[in-house]
Amino acid sequence: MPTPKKKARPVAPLSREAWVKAASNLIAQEGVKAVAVEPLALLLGVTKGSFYWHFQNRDELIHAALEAWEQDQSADVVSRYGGIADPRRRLRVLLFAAFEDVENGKFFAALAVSSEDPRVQPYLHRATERRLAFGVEAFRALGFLEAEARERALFAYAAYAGYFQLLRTTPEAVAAVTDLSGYVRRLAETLVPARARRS
Amino acid sequence: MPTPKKKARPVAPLSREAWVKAASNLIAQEGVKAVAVEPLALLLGVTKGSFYWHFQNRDELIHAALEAWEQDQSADVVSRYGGIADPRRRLRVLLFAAFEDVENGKFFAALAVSSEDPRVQPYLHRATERRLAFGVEAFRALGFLEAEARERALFAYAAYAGYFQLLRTTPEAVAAVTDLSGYVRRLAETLVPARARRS
DNA sequence: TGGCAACCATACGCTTGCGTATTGATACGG
DNA sequence: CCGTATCAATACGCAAGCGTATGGTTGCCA
Repeated sequence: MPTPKKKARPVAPLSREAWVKAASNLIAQEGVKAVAVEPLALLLGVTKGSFYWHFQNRDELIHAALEAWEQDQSADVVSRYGGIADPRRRLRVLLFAAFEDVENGKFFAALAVSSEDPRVQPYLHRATERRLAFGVEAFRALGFLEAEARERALFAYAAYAGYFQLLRTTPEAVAAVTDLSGYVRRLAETLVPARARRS
Repeated sequence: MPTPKKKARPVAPLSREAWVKAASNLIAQEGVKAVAVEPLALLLGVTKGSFYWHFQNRDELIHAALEAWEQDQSADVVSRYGGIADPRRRLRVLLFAAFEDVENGKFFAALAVSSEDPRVQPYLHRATERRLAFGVEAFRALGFLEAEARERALFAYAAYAGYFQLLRTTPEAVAAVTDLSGYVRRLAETLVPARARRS
């Protein structure tokens, strides 16, 4: 018997990141309101005492989780797809990549669930603005006027948001469509003309 | 001074329907979780005592509100658009009507927000199933095979759901697109071919 | 005018969750 | 070996909400 003490620590001491990660999972599954300190502590096998050592309060944890997501976002989108010169190809690659990143899509849908929460609104707004602006610019580069570029970008974004909303709320309905790539291909072909054109 | 009593009743006694309506509004704005008895009573100018006279408990109110919505749904969709014989026209009319019914769209988006709630899931599932089935059948009538009909129906439904989700979470982004009918027209033209075809 | 039914107020107990305070337990450097 | 920093348990006070119990007020009707 090495250390037959009264109550062994949960193996390893908990890091701040562990709390943030657990909170992110909870947000992705049940929204921000589900991030409650005591249940979360129970889930992690500790008590509130631990939490309030790592964080000032519940808000700090929530912001940390949202912040982490936003960091990923910016890193991905801007750097990865901004480099593709041809706007036609840039859009297609972005569309396919967006639908393939299921994790991110689900988290986004979860944020939409908590859109009333004043804490998430800034993050949601920034993400939407960034993504839409990215799309608008690409469509403008394809030769569309501002108005039509906006419309097409919104269309694409709505298709994206709607897909992951449905995947969240009624996965069975989505599962009936076996070929996701066909779905995305249709979206791309609708919005991105095969040849350049001017309006 | 007709009736200068101590404390006038809120003019008229509250009907059960008044509670349901207020609850529906709350759901549409802040989701099911926001339907709390005491705040709602405060809003209506009465106290809990009134509520628990009209309803067994909170669940009964929530179900009543969801039930009312489902009734409207079934009535509208099936009867109004089922009568149009030409599937091409049926689909186009349905699409335009769906996007124009902002109230219903907002309520649907609000239900998606509360999709984790076991109370709303059945209603959400039934609505989705009904609508998708309606779309699939119309596309099949246009000559598409089952698989492609499903894909197109899902596409249309996702565009619908996504649009109202964005309208809910980030209305500014949607407001930038002034011409909604262009959006819907594009959707219709993408999905509904001008002429019949076989696959 | 007495009584009953509809409608509502008040007061209470219970649970969940936040945040604080205080006190342990462990590890590690001097 | 001791002290300090790190991490966690326990106990407490507080607020919001649900649901119950009980009593009060109004209107109508016999």
